Amino acid sequence: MFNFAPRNAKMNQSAEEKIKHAALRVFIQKGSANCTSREIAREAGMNVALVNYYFRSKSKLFALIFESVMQDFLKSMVQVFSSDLPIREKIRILIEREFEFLGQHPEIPNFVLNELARNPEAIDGFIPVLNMVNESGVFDEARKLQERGDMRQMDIVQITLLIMSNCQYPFMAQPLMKVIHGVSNETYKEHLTAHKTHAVNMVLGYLFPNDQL
Amino acid sequence: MFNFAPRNAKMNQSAEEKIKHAALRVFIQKGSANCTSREIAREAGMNVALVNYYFRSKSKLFALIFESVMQDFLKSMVQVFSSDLPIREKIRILIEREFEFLGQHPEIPNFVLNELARNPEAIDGFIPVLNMVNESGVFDEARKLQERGDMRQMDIVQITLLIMSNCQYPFMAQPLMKVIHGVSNETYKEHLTAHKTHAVNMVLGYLFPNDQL
DNA sequence: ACAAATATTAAACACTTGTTTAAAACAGAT
DNA sequence: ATCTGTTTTAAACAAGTGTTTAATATTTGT
Repeated sequence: MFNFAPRNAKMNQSAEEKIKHAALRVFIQKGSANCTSREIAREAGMNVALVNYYFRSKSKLFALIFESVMQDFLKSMVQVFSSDLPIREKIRILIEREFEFLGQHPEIPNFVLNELARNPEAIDGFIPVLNMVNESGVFDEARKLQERGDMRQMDIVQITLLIMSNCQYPFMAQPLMKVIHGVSNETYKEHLTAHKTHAVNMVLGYLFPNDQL
Repeated sequence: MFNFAPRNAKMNQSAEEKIKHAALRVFIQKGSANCTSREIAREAGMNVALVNYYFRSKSKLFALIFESVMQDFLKSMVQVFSSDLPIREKIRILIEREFEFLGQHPEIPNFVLNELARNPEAIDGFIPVLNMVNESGVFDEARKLQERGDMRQMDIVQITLLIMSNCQYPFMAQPLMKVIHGVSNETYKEHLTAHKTHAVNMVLGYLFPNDQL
């Protein structure tokens, strides 16, 4: 996950790699605008000038990082739907993988949605990933299933929304929920694993209303 | 909505008011960290120094704005649950109001969740609103209903998540969905109104599995 | 070992940041 | 008109911003 390939391979980790990893951490935690080049350099244990030596500018570095995050963000969705499992299994596995991924990277949905909403340039570093999704045929297949009457009739956009809402929001809302309900980190994590089951059952139950319980 | 009371009432709108409204717009659009005092002043058509003359500091101004946004953000939830409608109606009306509110303020969920995740000080300006929620007895009542076996047994935290996920995420994800599915602003708005019905039916169907269709 | 290429550094650049200051414009009361 | 307190402004402040430069260290090929 987030495994940048080394270009000038040294024994351990090249400076370029260190900066990329530091940038990933800092950008995700603070956002593209609310962090400094010096902060990234410090996190990587290097000089500020090196950041621009390897990546030309802060915005170029950000575009690089953002694209790789988007890759991971959408990868599992594409992978699962490109498989040849029956549709119900696809959705179940998709949701379960999403919960697993977000359990390890809970800040990513907020990072992505926030950048897309507030930093229009972020969309540039996003176009390549866009093709990945389209070329996967994910949506075409869902449409086919609907034509066979196998699934509740609703627009693909809204099916996407249904799934992603119930996967991503619980992780995005963690700080809000913790303070509203006054729960600790640990108990919220337990709520999240329990919520996975609810998400699967509710979404499947709604998309396939004719299934027996 | 977001109606700041004037303190030194002039004929039109006092400078203090103008700054508050400008700050509201700028903070919500850019976030607390990614905007400048001068930007707020310019948006209000006033001098930079006036911002600090009335509000002491940028962070004090932000705390003020953030608290008022949180008020509106949670108000409808508290209002609906404080009423004496049957539980199903409460949830239905809550979701519908939420969609209506977010239709007019679609940037607010992203604003709130992002600040809570990245700006720890934001929580300070949040505590008063917290009491509002607790004192409303919202959660106590939900628990009572569950004890009567009226509702699917699941933790209040997860019921909250279920409802808020399906209301807020569709608005937060608008930029992502637009670029993934290549739809325009107008068609996405249509998707949102259609999604309201799905959210109501899905959530009610899952929380009350014994209801007839 | 030496020279060329690459990597790294400290320092500087011009610019923006939040905040303060001191002076000016304005209001209302006498 | 004069005084009084309030509101508004332009200018300045130190600190921090992204980026560049020119010098130094390190690696690489011979």
